[in-house]
Amino acid sequence: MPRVSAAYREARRDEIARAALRCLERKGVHETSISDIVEESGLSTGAIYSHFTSKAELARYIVGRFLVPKVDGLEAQASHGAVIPPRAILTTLLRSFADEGLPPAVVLQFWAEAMVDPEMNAEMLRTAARLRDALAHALRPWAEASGASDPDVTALLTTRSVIALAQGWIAHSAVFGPQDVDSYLSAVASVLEP
Amino acid sequence: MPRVSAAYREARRDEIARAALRCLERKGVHETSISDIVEESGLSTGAIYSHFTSKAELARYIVGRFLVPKVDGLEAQASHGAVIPPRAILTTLLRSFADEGLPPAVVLQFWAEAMVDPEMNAEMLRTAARLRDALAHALRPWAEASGASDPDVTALLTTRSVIALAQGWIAHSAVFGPQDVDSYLSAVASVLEP
DNA sequence: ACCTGAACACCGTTCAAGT
DNA sequence: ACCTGAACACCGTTCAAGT
Repeated sequence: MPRVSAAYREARRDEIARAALRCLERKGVHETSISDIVEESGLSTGAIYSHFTSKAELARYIVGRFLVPKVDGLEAQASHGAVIPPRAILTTLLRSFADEGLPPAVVLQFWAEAMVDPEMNAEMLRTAARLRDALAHALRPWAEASGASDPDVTALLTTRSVIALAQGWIAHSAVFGPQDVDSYLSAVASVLEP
Repeated sequence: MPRVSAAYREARRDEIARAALRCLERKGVHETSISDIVEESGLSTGAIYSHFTSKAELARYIVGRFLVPKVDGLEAQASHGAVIPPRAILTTLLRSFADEGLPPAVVLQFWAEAMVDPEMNAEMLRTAARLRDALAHALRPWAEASGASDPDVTALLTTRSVIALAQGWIAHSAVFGPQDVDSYLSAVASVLEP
């Protein structure tokens, strides 16, 4: 039986997660020790372990909570039937990611974590599925307008490429420094001309 | 003064690196402990530390040695003046990567490492520079044939996008499983149409 | 010079004891 | 129930001693 409300518990988890995230941005995922998070959060080791079963679960919580930036604006436009082509969707996604998402360097480390930790992998795929659904919804009017025989399928298939290109932008930004969204996309588009 | 030849030393380093790589493919970068490598290589802890100053230096050696697949065929064709457009270069790069490069999951973990370890970052950029030069050389005839005012600059700028798209393919393959090169590229190209 | 393996400092996690 | 902090098992690295 909880002595404190579920809301209090969630707030506490968030507090710990935000302290951890500040450490991750400074030091990276596996350079950040529990004692760093203890120091940054002002709590004790045991306190953190009473809210998360492991460092890995804390990392998964951060992914689920902070990886995907809000794409609400996009979904709202789409709900009003606005036709937004894939490239515009991708541009909006990358811009909002640059503003509110996790820093590319941190995302890269979580992807790497997912290569090794099956539960992180599952969390990553869950998060990707959420993003994919949001994008598919936003692409639906465009798929219909372009006369696809099954607009839902077309929208869904297109999201896979949108996500792949977003991953390319994240990896490239992380390794080679911040990339301007527009010039990145046009440079990449010109390479793919047949 | 070395008691053994430089060639012996290099062979020993390679032997250790290959044993380490087998561990990395099985268990991931930071799940692989020195004692795993000790076991896999049949040597002792001290033996490994007499050839590499740290686990991090061993990882950097693996990157420098095994990350970039041979692109010799490409360079040979280009030397004979063959005009190969960017997309064909990218296709060849990804194919040879799928055949001989490090597994995408391992590459992702090295990128992540580079976010945290400045020396790994430097090794990564050195490796990227080598790849970029090879690609620029292969793109040179195409840049000239397409009437660029400065073919060298055009070729070099184009390589950045080729590398970015290759990174996208690697990240997407690592997170979502193996991706067929051709269908990946055409899906991604159709998204970027204006 | 190359190698051995015990010893050391530090990390993630646990757990008896407090409130 | 939530929290404390000492204790534990394990990791990367070092180093005295062997060949």
